[in-house]
This record gives sequence, C-alpha cells and structure tokens, in this order.
Amino acid sequence: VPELILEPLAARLAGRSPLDPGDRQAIVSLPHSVKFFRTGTYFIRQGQQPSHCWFLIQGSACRHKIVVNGGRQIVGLHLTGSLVDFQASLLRVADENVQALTSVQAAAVPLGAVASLIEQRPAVLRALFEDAVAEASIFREWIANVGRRDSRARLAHLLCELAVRQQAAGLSPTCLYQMPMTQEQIADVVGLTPVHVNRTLRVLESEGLIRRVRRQIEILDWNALQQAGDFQPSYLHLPEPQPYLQTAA
Amino acid sequence: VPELILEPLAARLAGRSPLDPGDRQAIVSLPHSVKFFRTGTYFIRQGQQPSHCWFLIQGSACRHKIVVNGGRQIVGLHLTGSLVDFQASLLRVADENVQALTSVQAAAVPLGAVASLIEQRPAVLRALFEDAVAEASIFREWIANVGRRDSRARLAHLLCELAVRQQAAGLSPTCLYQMPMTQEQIADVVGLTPVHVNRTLRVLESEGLIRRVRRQIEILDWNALQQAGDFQPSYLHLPEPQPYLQTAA
DNA sequence: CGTGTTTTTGACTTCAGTCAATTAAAGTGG
DNA sequence: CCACTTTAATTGACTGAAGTCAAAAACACG
Repeated sequence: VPELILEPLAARLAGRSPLDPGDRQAIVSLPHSVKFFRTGTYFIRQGQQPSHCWFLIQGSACRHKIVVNGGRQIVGLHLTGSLVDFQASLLRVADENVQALTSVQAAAVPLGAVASLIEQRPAVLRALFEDAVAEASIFREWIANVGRRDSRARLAHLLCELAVRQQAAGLSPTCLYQMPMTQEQIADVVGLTPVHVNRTLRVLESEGLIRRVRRQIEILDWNALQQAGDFQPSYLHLPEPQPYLQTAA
Repeated sequence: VPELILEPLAARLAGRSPLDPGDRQAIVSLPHSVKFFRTGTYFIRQGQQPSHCWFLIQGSACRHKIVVNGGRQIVGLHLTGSLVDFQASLLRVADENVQALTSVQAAAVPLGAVASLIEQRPAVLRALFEDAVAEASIFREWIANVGRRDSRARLAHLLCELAVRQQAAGLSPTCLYQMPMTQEQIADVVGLTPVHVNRTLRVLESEGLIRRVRRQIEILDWNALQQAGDFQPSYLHLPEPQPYLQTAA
C-alpha cells in the first residue's frame, strides 16, 4: 500500500508538533517514488539544484563538505526515517554533498509537492520547523565535539549519539548496533585521521567500554562511555516515542 | 516611535521570504521592552526555560557550551539584527548559554506573543524557518572549519565570515570592522588556545593579509585572505539586501 | 582463490598545547 | 591628569596529542 510508505514521516512529525488527521493524510498522500541506492551513491552534489527531497525508508546517508586541502568533513548524519534536503530547497543551491553510507531505500518526493503542502498546511510547516531546529541543535553539539574534546571523548560521544539515535529510529536496542560507517568515514565525522580513529577505538575497547565485532558496536558500560564522551542526550531533542517506533523493534 | 524598533526585524524576515503589509505590521507591533546589557551578561543559561526572545538592536552575543574538562566552545554568534532564542523556545529547555560579547541593546519579546504571531501568520513562520535554515548552514560550515582546517585557515575563515556578516548587518564596510571578541573568545570559536590564536593572527598580519589596530580588523588583501580561509560566502545564504541596510552604512 | 577494501601496527614528525613570564591596554578612583 | 588595578595581548621554552608514511594483516566478495 503506497500510503504506508510515508506513514513513518507523518508519525515522526506528529511527534514534534500536533498534526490533525487531515495534515497526516496530506503527508502520506504526497506523490513519491521509491528508489534504491547502493553504498556511495550521491543524492545531491555541491552546486546542484535539487528537484526532490528524500525520505529514508531504510539505510543512512551523510552530508559532507570538501575543504581546500582535499580533506573532507562529514557535517551531518541522516538515519532511517529522516527527510533529507527539504530544508536545502528553501535556500537557493546546495553547497554540500549528500551520499549514501549504506545501501538505501528512499522515497523521492518532488519539492513542488512539499512546497504546496506547507503552503496549505501551517501545522506541517511548524512540525518541519521543529524538526529542523532539533537538527540544528545536533550541529551545535558537533561543533563542540570537534572543537573542544580530545579524540577519546569525541569518539565516545559519537558512539553514544549513534546508539541513542538508532534506538530512537527503532533500529536497534541502545547497547548493540550496526555502525553504518568505515573508520575512514568515522574520521571524517570527528575530524581525526583514520589511523587515530583506529587506535582510539581500541583504547575504548581495551578499557572495556565497548566491544566490536565486524562493524557491530556493543556498549558494555553505558555509564562509563557516556562519561568518557561527555554525552548528555538532551541536545538530541528527541520527540516522545511514537506508535510506529514500537513496531520496528 | 516604538514601531521603529522592530522594523529591522521585519525587513530582515521579508528579505528571506515575502511578507505582506499585514505580516510586517504584526511583527513591528509585537509587544517588547528595550533593555541594556553590559559585556558578559547572560541572556540565558543552560537549563533555564526562557520566557522571552531577544532582538538585538545593537551589539553582539555568543552562544556557548561548556565541555567536561572545563573547556568552552562558542557554537554560534549573534550580531546586530538577529533574533536570539526564538528557536530554542520551540524545544523544551535551553542546553546552551547565550552571553553578551559587547554592550548590547536588545528588545525583549515575550515568547507567548511570538507563538501567537506564528500561529496566525504562516508567512512569518515561513520566514523564521528560512532564517533558521540559513543559520544551520553556518553551523555546518563551522563543523568543517573546526574539524578539518588548520589554525591559519580557521582564523582566516572566521575573519572573512565576520567581515561579510557585519557588512550584511549594515555595521561596516567589508574591509574594516570591529572584532567583537577578545583573543580568548576567538579561541573558543575556532577551537584553539588563546596563545595559538595570538601567534596565528600575527602570522596573518606578517603575511600582509590583515592589519590590526586595537580590536579593529582591516583586511588588506581580501582575495588572499579568502583563499587562506577556504572561504566561499554562499553558505551564509544572505538574503538580498533590504532597504534598512543602506540606512545604517 | 585472487583482488580490492578496510583495519591494524610501527616509527617518526609536527602542529598546537602548556606553563610561565612580560608587556601593553583599559579602566577606576583620587 | 595621574597612580593603581585589572584585563588582554604577547613572547619564549618545552611538551604532547594527533598526524604522516608505509607496510602488513584481516576481511569482503565476485
């Protein structure tokens, strides 16, 4: 049933700000087509003018910038359930790249349809606004993470954030999850080199805070990891859990 | 005339997204009281629940976080003309501090009044949304700045950003402006130590890119500074210049 | 089973941090 | 306007966390 595809989006937004049945119906009725992307595919590249935004049905993506010396910085992570690049559509052009971290199943929604949705339904606009404000809070925490924490704290912080966000997305319990990135990509998130990420991850492992098998992260001591990473989840501004979350557990 | 106080806010928002005369009138008619703050005063502290938001009539403020080892990271700068902490009101509590960098003249606007304004006038909500999206774009650029650029580039980038933003705020020409921060505060913006900021600023000065007198920054070679800082102003997403900007030059 | 990533390890370098002292500037009250 | 105090900027010598380079081991996959 095509109506079911965008239902998680409606639920997510309703968790931010109240939506009446008409609002929710308008969201799930947005025109969309489901597409599949393999790891590494670009959703948008710097300088392009997007025509669609993407609802991530399954899989994760990162938003990154290339700096002048050739380095790369990942400036945001989009997990299952997030709406990618709607905000960028409010601005003129994209000045960032968005790339699939895993294989991704996404619903492409034409920007025009979203534009008329928010014009007709202020409550939806409001909910999208609150979603954007919560995302901006994550950006600010990342500035602090990359600017003022040492490598051990930076990585511990990232591991905690992913644990909480993946759980909130209904993907996994907090203590065990699949890391959606290589160590090189992790390095581009936290502003370190891949070599140093590797060494620091094994420090955390040798301290007994985490265990790693393949790319699975198991958090053995949540309190200690949280403390090591100076992690307080309030900045994530997670909405109250919505019905759809339980179904996916 | 009290109506004139919030006129720059209306003009700024109208520059983001079209507002009809009724919208603009509603903005300038918001209840407000003008207050003065001296350097260092806190507008909001971590954990407080704000009751007002602040329109900066004159002066600048910073938004900062304290990390566990006692370090501080400035995660955002608010210059003359910006609306502080309206967004935070959409979330539950503030998890950041906002502090005056200079002496500040600000209009306190009760959050309740803004809440009913955006409920009644979707166009204003839309404009505030776009303002927030542009601000978020700055946060992402800062993540890249702090995460992947060396000290020289970081500082050059900040100097460029301030030059452009202060000019956009109608405060000064691009090539000469008043730095609203001490070197210690600059260090907290770019994630370095005050000592290293000092040394790096004089490197930029000795290279002939800038000149400093008191806290005035004069940019002697705009192209070179822009290149040194890997600075491309598009991420600022400045609106088209509005009438009120010319008056202040 | 070979091929191309990704992860891991070691030796060495460097950029930025630390600690501590000095100089300059900005207030402040008499 | 000048002593006095405080804050901010500057400088030097030394340290250290993270980067670099390069190679080996482990893994993923057709």
